[in-house]
Amino acid sequence: MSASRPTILDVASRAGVSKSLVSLALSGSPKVAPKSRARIERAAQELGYRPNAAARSLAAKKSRTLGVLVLDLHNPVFAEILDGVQTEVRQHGFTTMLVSGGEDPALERAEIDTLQQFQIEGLILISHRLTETMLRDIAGEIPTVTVTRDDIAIARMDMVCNDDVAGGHSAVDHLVSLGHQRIVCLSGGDNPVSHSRAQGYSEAMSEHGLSEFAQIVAGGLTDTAGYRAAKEALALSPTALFVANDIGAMGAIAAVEEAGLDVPGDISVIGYDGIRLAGLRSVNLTTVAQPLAELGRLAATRLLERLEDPTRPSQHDQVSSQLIVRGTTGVVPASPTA
Amino acid sequence: MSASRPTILDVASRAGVSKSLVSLALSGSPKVAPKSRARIERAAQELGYRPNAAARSLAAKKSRTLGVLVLDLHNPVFAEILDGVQTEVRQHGFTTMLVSGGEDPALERAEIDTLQQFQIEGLILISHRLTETMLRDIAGEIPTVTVTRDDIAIARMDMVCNDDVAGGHSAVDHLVSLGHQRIVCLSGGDNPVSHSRAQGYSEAMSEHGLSEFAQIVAGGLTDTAGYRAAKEALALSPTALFVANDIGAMGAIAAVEEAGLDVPGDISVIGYDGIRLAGLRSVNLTTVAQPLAELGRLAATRLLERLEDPTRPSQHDQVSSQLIVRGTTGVVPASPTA
DNA sequence: CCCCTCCGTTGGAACGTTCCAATGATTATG
DNA sequence: CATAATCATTGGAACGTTCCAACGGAGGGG
Repeated sequence: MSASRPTILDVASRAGVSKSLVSLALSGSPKVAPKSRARIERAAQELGYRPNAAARSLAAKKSRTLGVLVLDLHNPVFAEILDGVQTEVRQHGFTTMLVSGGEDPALERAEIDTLQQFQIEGLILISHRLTETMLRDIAGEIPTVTVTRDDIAIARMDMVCNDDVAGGHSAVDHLVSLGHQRIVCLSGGDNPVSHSRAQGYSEAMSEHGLSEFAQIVAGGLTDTAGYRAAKEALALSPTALFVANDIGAMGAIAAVEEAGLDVPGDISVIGYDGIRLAGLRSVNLTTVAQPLAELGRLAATRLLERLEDPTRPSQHDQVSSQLIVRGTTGVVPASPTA
Repeated sequence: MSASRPTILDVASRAGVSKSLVSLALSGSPKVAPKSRARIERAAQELGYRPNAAARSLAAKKSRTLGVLVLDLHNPVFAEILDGVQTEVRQHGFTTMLVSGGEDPALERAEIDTLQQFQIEGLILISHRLTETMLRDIAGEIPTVTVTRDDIAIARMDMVCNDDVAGGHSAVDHLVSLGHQRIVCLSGGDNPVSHSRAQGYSEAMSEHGLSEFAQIVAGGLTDTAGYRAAKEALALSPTALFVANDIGAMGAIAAVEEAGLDVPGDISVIGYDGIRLAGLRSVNLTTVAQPLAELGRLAATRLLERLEDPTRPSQHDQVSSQLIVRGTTGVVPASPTA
């Protein structure tokens, strides 16, 4: 039959001061006498007082909470970006509320709605699916920064991205340097990131005079999508596959091996993202690595800056990825497969 | 210069009714006249009204929000359990707040503190690291259910677990049926789940008369931990490794292959969890699969039930895992490695 | 010794909602 | 036709906090 949670008034009466002073002391105001502060802190401690975030955010009109939307918790790439976000956000005394969307824009919109009900002060969208209209609505209501999406520019909304076009280039460059020509791109589907990566691929292919071999197979960002796309791509008898993300690449490798072909003996596979998992020796995937934690950290920084000055002009940060050569790419086989 | 978010009063005046009636209508009370309800809904719609969760939870003294703590977002096993939690929770009109802990109990405690400030009504702890004292404190304050941890029984706290001892058994049974004797267990470190799995291993080994070969190498639940433990285990010249979780098993395979040995030609590896990733053909891991989504769904159900009746006796659900034979286990090689 | 300043402290209003007791309007009952 | 019962609606209190204007007391300057 424990009484309900102690409030600031309980602390006040126990410390023999007013609720206002407790509020002041607990928020670290400098104008509280050291003696009172000590008494208040002790009282709070003894009672196991924990502030009520709801009341606080109601009264202060600010929640000190940021919302984060990620595409898909199953893909470790988001966990790694989140690490960066969390670290930065915590240092500034903010909390984070995490939701995950999925393929459906409407569902993502609903998730953000929930976030907004909690009076989040800002929003980080990591690889979202929202339509432009939705995005405009949201960015109009609340400071927003998008991560890995730079196709929609909106005033007062910041973007932090990896240079995916350049990343696509470097994947192709690497494969070409190994003698590959029949390089097929398994795209990540109809989203900005995948478009940029595919665009980098196309550009690089024509720069290398390989336009005639340039082929893009529509896929997705999941393991099974990579698997299916690879199955389809095999009909084109490629010597190398550039897959839009690491998890998809793992699926693609499965498809290749299942067809009785060796990676990289018969077909080289290169992924994109640079998730830790790809570095595991049993996976050992060659990949275009984004600085994932840095991406997250930067997004958080920009958002916090915008909270300070909501009207400042949009910032567009671009980080660059780095090729990591591991075991799934090798020199082109003597004669083409098939 | 947009005015601040519309409140229930704005909706009320636009619909020409009192705030109370708006509140009633929006919460779906049956005693609102259909005509008023329509007017109110239209007004809310037009204004883009979104309830303020802070105010709501303050007034109603309930937040309709559950807290979820997971060990490590990098491990996809948690994403899969979360799927189950989310589905169930949503159906009951609750929202979920997610935080991730880590190796440090104190940090986990702090995360839960944050959760509590948001007035969560219940707590789901998935594979936590809290000490018994902390856990008791928490469970005393708030309805709690633990997932994959059943070593600490606390009144009014529910537990949902997989039968990990049985799971350990079935892993060993499978390996023994393939002729293995020198089976080494790479434990997941000092936590209840790993203990149970190791216990199942030990029991099964002695049941099969293989006690003399039973060896447990201390590891952890991450890929690198599995990698390191496997390196160490190789000195024991095993023919098979039972690894405490799938991600760890992937690390272990890497170590084995790096040592120039073949999986399963020289050494068989079996994991535990049944994450989707393990099913990928390029991974193709034999594993003891837990019904992950079901675990999450059950946890949510039990928690919601307890919210209805906080004093009901503790429930302890146990689901059972299922062996999935894939490509990383095979018959024991003719002569032992070494 | 008085007044001013400054510091530490205080009570009250406000935040946006829910809930309750009370109201007025309408319909049913005797 | 009066009264009871039902129905839809309402105003006000409450939730736990922050913020502001105002307060009293201590100390310093004139």
